[in-house]
Amino acid sequence: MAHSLPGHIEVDDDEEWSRPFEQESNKKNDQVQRNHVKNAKVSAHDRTVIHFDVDCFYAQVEMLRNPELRLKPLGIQQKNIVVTCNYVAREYGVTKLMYVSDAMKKCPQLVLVSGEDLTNYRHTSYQISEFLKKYTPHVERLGFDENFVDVSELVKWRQIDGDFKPTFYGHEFKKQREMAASKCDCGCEQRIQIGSQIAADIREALQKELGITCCAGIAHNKVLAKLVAGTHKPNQQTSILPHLAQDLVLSLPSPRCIPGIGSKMHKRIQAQGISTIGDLQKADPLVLANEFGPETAQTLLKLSFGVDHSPVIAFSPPQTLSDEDSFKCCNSYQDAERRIRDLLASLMKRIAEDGRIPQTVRLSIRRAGLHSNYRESRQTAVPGNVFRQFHTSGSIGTAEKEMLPIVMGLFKKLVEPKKHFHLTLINVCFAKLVKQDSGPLTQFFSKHNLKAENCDPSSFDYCKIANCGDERVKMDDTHELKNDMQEESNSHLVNKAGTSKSVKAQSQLIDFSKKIKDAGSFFSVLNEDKCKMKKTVLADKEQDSDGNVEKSPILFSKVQSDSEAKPAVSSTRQTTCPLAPTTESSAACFEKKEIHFLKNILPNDIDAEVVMQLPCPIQKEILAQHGILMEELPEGRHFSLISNSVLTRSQANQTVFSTARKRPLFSPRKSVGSNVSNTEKVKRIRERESFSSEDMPVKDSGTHIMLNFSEKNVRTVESMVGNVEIQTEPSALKENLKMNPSLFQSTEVNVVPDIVTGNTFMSKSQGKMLETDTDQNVIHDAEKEKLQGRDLRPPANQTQIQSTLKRSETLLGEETEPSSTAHSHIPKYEPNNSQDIHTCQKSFVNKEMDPSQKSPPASRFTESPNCSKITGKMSLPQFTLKKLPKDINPEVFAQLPNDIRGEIMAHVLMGTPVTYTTGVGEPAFVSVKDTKTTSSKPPTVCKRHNAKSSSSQKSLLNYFSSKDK
DNA sequence: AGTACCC
DNA sequence: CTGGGTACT
Ligand SMILES: Nc1ncnc2c1ncn2[C@H]1C[C@H](O)[C@@H](COP(=O)(O)OP(=O)(O)OP(=O)(O)O)O1
Repeated sequence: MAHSLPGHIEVDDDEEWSRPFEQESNKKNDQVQRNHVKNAKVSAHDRTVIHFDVDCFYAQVEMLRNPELRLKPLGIQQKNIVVTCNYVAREYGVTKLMYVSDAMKKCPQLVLVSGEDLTNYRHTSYQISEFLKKYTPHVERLGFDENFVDVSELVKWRQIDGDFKPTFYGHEFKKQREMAASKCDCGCEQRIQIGSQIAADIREALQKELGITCCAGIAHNKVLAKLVAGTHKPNQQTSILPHLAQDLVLSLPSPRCIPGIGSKMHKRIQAQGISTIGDLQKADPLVLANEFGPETAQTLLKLSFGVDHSPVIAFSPPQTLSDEDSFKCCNSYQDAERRIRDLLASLMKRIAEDGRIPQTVRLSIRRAGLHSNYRESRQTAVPGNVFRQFHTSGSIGTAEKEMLPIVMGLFKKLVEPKKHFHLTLINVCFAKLVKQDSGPLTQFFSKHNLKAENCDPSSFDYCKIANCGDERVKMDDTHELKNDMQEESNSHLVNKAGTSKSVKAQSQLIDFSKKIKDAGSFFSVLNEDKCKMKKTVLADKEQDSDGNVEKSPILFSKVQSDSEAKPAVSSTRQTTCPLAPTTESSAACFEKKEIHFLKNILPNDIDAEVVMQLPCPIQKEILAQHGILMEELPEGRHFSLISNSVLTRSQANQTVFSTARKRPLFSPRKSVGSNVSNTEKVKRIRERESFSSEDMPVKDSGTHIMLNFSEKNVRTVESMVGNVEIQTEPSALKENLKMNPSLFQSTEVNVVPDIVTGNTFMSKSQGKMLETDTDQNVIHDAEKEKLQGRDLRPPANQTQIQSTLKRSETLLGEETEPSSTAHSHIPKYEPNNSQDIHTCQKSFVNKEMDPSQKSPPASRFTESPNCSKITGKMSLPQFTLKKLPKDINPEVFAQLPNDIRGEIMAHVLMGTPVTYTTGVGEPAFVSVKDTKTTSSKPPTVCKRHNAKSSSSQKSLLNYFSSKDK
């Protein structure tokens, strides 16, 4: 069914995508295998990924420890909140992250168990991950209770062995739309079916061996696996076929439901008039690129379609160990020291078990009254002698005593003990954890080696990072685009004429990718080298191996359980079978096949079983002599065929890909406007300004707080938000493009017409189309505005800080003004009227919980219409807003340096009045004024929300889809 | 060092 | 909210 889509991309014939493993169970037929290798094309659906999500994890751990709790409603308590609860409690309406008071109202019999100490949960969490690792090393942890497992190789094994049935185990995600896309016949259906059987086997074994129940989602990529896992809870599993990706994704109530789109990004896309995933899919890629940068834009779009090439990255020991404690109030040095001592003691025990030593300590604090995300930290190197004999001599106490003054030193950098302070959290973190035996020399050489590899593309082995099949045949960019395309095509094509709007939307995504890539900026020169390298390696393998290499996707690694490397052979015999009592474990099966494989390769006088137990470099050498290219992994314990190597965190961070990714396509902020970031400005201000200790609070007889600033400090505040400039031109985007041609310097696209026509195409809500396919002519209000050249920028951009030298009555009064126009808002700091979306992510299909009856705390399930008017910097927690005296403008308050705000709040909370005097000049007040009425500045383009706001696009790029190429 | 993101 | 983690800038 060769078809072409309106994105200039032709999709390959299905035959080329299929991989008929089932025809080739006879391993001895080398010729067939060679042909197979040559003809192998890997579809975009080649992987099989399972997402495991443990049911109410903490509660399960507690119920395992005390089975009597099973029948009772159980809540896990951390301070004031019930972080999670068992399903008995959920019957009563208790939910995750609920206040204890609310939970007790819902369920007076609720049994509460403290879950503040995570030790047991952490332990069980690693038990689970290690258990999964017995099946395959491709296990990625996400939090304590979730694991992604790439079972592609296990699937292939079952295909080779004919060990599967053509059915789904557990639930199969059903189409949600009348006009469903047609099934893909690349073979993914069988792979997902097998994946569902593997998931069922693993879940059964997990319950048997560890007593843990969980949910699983089976899909061809991580996002879909995760999303589909939540459709049936608890203790159930769901599979989704690639062609139903749209059905799944469009059934989500909000873009916030997509992992990777967090609260900040959600607000930003909301500010673009995007409120559903359908909206996001249809958003103009160029507008998104302008707003978020091309990489983030593309990631957003891909995720919105359920497209995700990010690999499963094998977990390794944690990079940091931290302990924290939160509390209502810590305001004395002695109290702080006591708390820090407790945290350190706990950390020392943990680091002792870990076996590594920290080279860095970090202390973080949270001051009262500031938003909950807010933290300040200081870190320092740990002197080498502190931990020198730590693990050998067991001198934990000594090291602990030495650590305390170091951390208290950090504390003094954060808090001046003599001044008022009010902390609500302290966190101590050990970082830069290194193995004890790795002295400076070892470290130097290991770093040196890594750097050398990074810098020399010719020495880089492309296949090293290609842990999954779908990477292998991507010989060029075009092919990759086809893969992207293919993934969506099935889900979009209602019929072959491809008349649906979603096809158009989809073609835009492709178009967008193509525009960027055509310009030669998407892939670096390194990537070209990488592609050549890959071809070479494949060619070599065809010549050098006898075909088994390519044909059998052997995971050629020693099996390990726990953290201890077991001899592979004995493990084969001793491992209890996690899959089925009557047969061997998959892991054991691997070893058998590996030995069998080795026997075929090696001459008779070499004992394969002995080779299995040799150190990795020796194995590598022996096999190299017999034409098998092996790859040694960093840990030095696994080795595997190049095509099946495990992607570890360190590898993922060192790949050519990530090098390419880290190099920005363009740096808009550098090319236009100020080079100084907001953060940097604040820093500079704090360094040079007069918020010195002499300016600190003086008790005053007044009954309320007054803020008296010198003129200088007024300017300070102004400069902190001063880069928010005013846009009064009709079309911000158009002007942006004119003024920032460098944004698109490499794309050679006439952007303005594209924007217009793009919007014209995308005029219908996806959701509406799904239900009725009528209403074709509806144009969203937001889109109308776009077409009319109306301003779509967040209203906050249009505010400007104005200083006055006398007390202004408008300090608080502005918000009464009816800000009816699209311009000139004063942000209102009202409590968010959280508006429930009538379903929530993990139970949007499941009916057990009735989301409409509860108001979860601000999360991906809630929307706050007012929030889009408030930038991240400016938002204050409700707590602060309530406590803040009336005559302090929250707007201004929000702009103050952290330590100043912290001190003010400390006084507010203690009820001590305070006046700030800066010595000279009249008291100055700062107010926020309507742009139109107060600003005489000429209109300029708003730069703050450009794609260049690089500081604000952090995580989307590193979550799903970041390392996807 | 701070700020995104995940649970 | 709590008590952890990750990554990027
Ligand atoms: N900010 C947070 N967001 C989400 N989870 C958090 C947060 N802070 C702590 N947690 C903990 C509490 C929960 O036990 C756990 C959430 O895991 P999650 O998979 O969402 O639910 P759960 O495993 O408790 O129940 P279930 O998956 O059955 O609904 O992580």
